Amino acid sequence: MLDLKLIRDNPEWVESRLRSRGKGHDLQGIHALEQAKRALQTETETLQARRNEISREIGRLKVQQGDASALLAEMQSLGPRLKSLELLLRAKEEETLAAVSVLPNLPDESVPPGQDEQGNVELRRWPGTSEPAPLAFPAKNHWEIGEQLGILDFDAGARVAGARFTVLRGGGARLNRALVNFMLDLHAQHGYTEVLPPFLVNRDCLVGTGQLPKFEEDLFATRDDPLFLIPTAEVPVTNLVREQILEEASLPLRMVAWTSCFRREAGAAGKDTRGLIRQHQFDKVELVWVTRPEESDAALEQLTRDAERVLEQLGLPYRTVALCTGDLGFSARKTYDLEVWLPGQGQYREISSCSNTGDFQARRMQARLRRKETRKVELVHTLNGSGLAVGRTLVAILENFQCADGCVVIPEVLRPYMGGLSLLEPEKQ
RNA sequence: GGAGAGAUGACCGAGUGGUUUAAGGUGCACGCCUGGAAAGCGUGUGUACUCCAAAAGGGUACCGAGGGUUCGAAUCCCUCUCUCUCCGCCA
Repeated sequence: MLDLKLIRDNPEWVESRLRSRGKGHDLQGIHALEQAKRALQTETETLQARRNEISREIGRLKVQQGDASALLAEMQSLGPRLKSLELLLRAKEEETLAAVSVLPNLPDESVPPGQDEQGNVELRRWPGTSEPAPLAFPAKNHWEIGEQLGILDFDAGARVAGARFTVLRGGGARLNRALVNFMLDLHAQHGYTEVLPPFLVNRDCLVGTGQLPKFEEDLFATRDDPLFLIPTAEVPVTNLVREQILEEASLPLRMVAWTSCFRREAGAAGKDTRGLIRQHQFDKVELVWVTRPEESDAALEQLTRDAERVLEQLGLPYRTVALCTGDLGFSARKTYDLEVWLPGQGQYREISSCSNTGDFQARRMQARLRRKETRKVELVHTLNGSGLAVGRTLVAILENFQCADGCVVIPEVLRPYMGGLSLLEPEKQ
């Protein structure tokens, strides 16, 4: 959520930053709402002060056996007036909050301007600066490889749950688990604390991180309880600090969590319909930082490096892209995407998205820190990034390390997690 | 799922309708005392919003959440959430 005071004091600047995302926003309306709210608040609080004064006085008179009838009479008229004012005030507050909570975060000044993904800026590539050399044979798509190996069963997924669900079998299931364990161990080595959060969350959490109220159609909801399946571990893990006041000395918090993620992909009809790229359910290892405001910029660089390192250890070619203003997610102030090279598709595909949300989520969550020196309270900054999306990593391994005979070489670092296995081979029927 | 007990400030804990603008204690901060420390004594000690040009200083709300009763609610009534204990069921 944006700071109402910032909108009040610097409306032109806020408006121009919002416009850089590609869409105008009605700050006039919010300003009017907020002003009306404050007028109501002043009036209400004046009456409340009077009410409290009268009540105190009546109490005093009662004790002294005095006559309180005049005060009681005043209360007769004041009471109903106050009640209706309080209702109006609350309605206006809710209206203001509703209007502000659908505004996206302001892009950081360092974010490249642009309309859509065309405007994104490539920052670096690994291992070299050129596109990876093509394989010595025609590269297959991961779904072909996976089906031939007998490790990806799309039909079974559809039978059990529907389109965009897949069953992993044998070495595929094990590879998925190996990736999760490898990533968790790597990040733990780099100082992250492992967290296993709930996979279902309440509405407040989703409002806190920004998925609600705007993007409810992207979420799976439960029927009999007010709970949603998490679209990312970012939601439960970031919300660990909701309504908390953290001691400055305890920051930064750095957490890593494996979860399955559940997305309805409502707006993605027709996109990536084959294969594992876009599923309703997938595993992801997520990195979350909670920092002091002045250190979040540096934290984003570090977090992104921590994600890049996973790809490097696996030997997967990738590039790092700075999202432009028009391509930023709702809560993000600045985002780096990591895109892995997929030979089967002949293109880079997103495998990680690392964002600094500044105080945007913190304000929604009321997550704060207490300064050591001044004992003052202020909002923390929150960051999150995939480290990495496990399903897409599995795709990248199949496509990058495929052999002409249909086998797939398992990256060295994963072999300890695969019982020493170094090669996935087609099932002998 | 059933029965019972709870939820009060950083923490413990008093408070069953009006001098409670939340007692008292612990902790923390500062000061006094001391050669230094401890003890002792004193002072202070939440969050959010808002008023004021700003500062100083006010005001309002918040005793798990939401409703209700009342001139007035931490306190009485209703609903819900969570915690604990016992029982049942269960990975």
